[in-house]
Amino acid sequence: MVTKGNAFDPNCPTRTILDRIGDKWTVLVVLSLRSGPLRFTELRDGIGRVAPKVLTQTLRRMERDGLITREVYPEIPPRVVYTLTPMGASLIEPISVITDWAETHVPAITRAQQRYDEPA
Amino acid sequence: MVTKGNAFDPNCPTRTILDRIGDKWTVLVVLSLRSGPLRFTELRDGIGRVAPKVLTQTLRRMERDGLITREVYPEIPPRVVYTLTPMGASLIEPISVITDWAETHVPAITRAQQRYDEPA
DNA sequence: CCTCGACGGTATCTATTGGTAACTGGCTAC
DNA sequence: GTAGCCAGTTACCAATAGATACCGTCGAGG
Repeated sequence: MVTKGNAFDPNCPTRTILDRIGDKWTVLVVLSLRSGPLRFTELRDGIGRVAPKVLTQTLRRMERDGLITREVYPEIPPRVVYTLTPMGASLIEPISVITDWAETHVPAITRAQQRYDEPA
Repeated sequence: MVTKGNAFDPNCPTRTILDRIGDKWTVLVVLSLRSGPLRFTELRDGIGRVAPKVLTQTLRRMERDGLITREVYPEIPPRVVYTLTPMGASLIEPISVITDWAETHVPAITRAQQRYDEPA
């Protein structure tokens, strides 16, 4: 009943990572940084409507997890640059497997939902 | 700045699917049903502590998405059996790509977190 | 007749999270 | 002087996740 030994353990670290992947913004940050470092506002503008508070939270968590680095240039006006670490970059592959699956199955899922909702 | 044309669109269906993947329980239900259909209580007991309400929500959503089927046998006591659809089963592959990545990088992430938390 | 337990859930409440709107500080340009 | 830029922070609110308790139906046991 267990995948690789611990997927069903509530304290399983793998689950924590799944939470990150599932996090709406983390994935978008990774994809945004694919092609190079970006500043805070560049990320904010590139990703759709994201509240600065939420973006900050996401970035701090990703920095803590070692997925990105945060470099502060104490200039005026301030400049903060976010860069994918090698580990962060290695996430692109798994993410695209998921998004490929998603894009392949979107039509089927939409159809299933319509069938489910119809009788109501 | 866009992955495959729409990953950054808030209404993008791919994002909806990512939310499902990221959902703590959906993944565990898929993995639980890998080896065959299960009843509600079997799922509840197999997956760690999950509130019945939350499990019900998860299962309904997955049924709506066409990932599982729900068969009700109006016996006494009632019997409800959940089964992976082919589409649901096809999720196992992408999921294991993610969990493989996660398990590979758990040590590095843990180390990164410790380094981040230490100075405080 | 009365209670008990199995099953597959609801009902109700609280805690956590996601999100909005407004504000900060230092400096520069108008 | 005041308006704006950057990179956030703070105060606040709404939606969601989750824990706990309860429900109805039925047969078994006393």
